[in-house]
Amino acid sequence: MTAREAEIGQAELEVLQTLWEHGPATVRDVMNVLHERGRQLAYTTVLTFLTRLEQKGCVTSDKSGLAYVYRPKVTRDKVSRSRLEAVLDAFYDGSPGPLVLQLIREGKFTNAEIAELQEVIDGLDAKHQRRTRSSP
Amino acid sequence: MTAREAEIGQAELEVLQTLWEHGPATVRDVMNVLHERGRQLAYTTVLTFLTRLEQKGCVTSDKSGLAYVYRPKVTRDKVSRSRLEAVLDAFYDGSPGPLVLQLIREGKFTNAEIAELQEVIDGLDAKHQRRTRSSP
DNA sequence: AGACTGCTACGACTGTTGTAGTAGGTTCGA
DNA sequence: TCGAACCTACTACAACAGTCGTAGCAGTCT
Repeated sequence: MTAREAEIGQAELEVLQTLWEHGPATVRDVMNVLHERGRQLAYTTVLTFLTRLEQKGCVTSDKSGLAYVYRPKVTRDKVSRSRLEAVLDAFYDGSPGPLVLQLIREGKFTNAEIAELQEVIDGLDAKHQRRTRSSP
Repeated sequence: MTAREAEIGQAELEVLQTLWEHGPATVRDVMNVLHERGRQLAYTTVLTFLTRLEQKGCVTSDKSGLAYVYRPKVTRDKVSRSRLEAVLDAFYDGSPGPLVLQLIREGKFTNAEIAELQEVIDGLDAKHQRRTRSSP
């Protein structure tokens, strides 16, 4: 595939997250954000992660001013999807049904979310076929 | 830290999975199962994984007969939960709502699952409080 | 020009994961 | 009783992840 999916490490991911959240940034920018979050990392450590992420095809860099500016090349969505799929494959037989059911049964949903769920499911239901109206 | 929750690796997980699926087993048992699945690993490799899993507190062993019998000490549920939570924390702000919505929107659910979803959600709804509906 | 300051390249070290070989003990069948 | 078969303990090693330090270059301030 296009991007080297050679596993983004935990710490590397944190760096990538700050790019997703704050847009293009220099090494120092990223470091500052991490520091604000209480994540103390040396400048060179952040640099290493960004370099490695670039090697893996997850970010690009361009030198417009004094320092290189890094920007994400893979979307957060893409990565979250593949992470989720890994869990799904390993523990839920690859299908989201049981997972969703489990999550819902455990509660922890706000009323707003429940309402939205109902809405979305009703939509699905209608699209698939009418359950309530009998005609198998 | 006390309990070394030091991350179960991918390959280690495969071994743990066979214990969850097939119950207590010796090194050879596990190896055979893996071989049947097309996963060729040396006997000693499997042994290494089981030993490491034991060090991490994920399995226990007891020598009843000729060889040690290993059995899982952590439940599949526990591990799947913590894996899922990691994804949730990293990508969905720790709350399952958006994840579930996304999964549902993407479809890939059978009619049976949809029906079950509706049921479960109706239950939730009732338990929480009456939003729009007024009587069951 | 000299002293600073900030940036990148490169290397280094530690711990973990994936994978396996070897050495030496135990058991069982002939 | 002897050897084949099997078992565990220990060691090894490459790749990768996490973490920095140092050295050298480029622009800036005075």
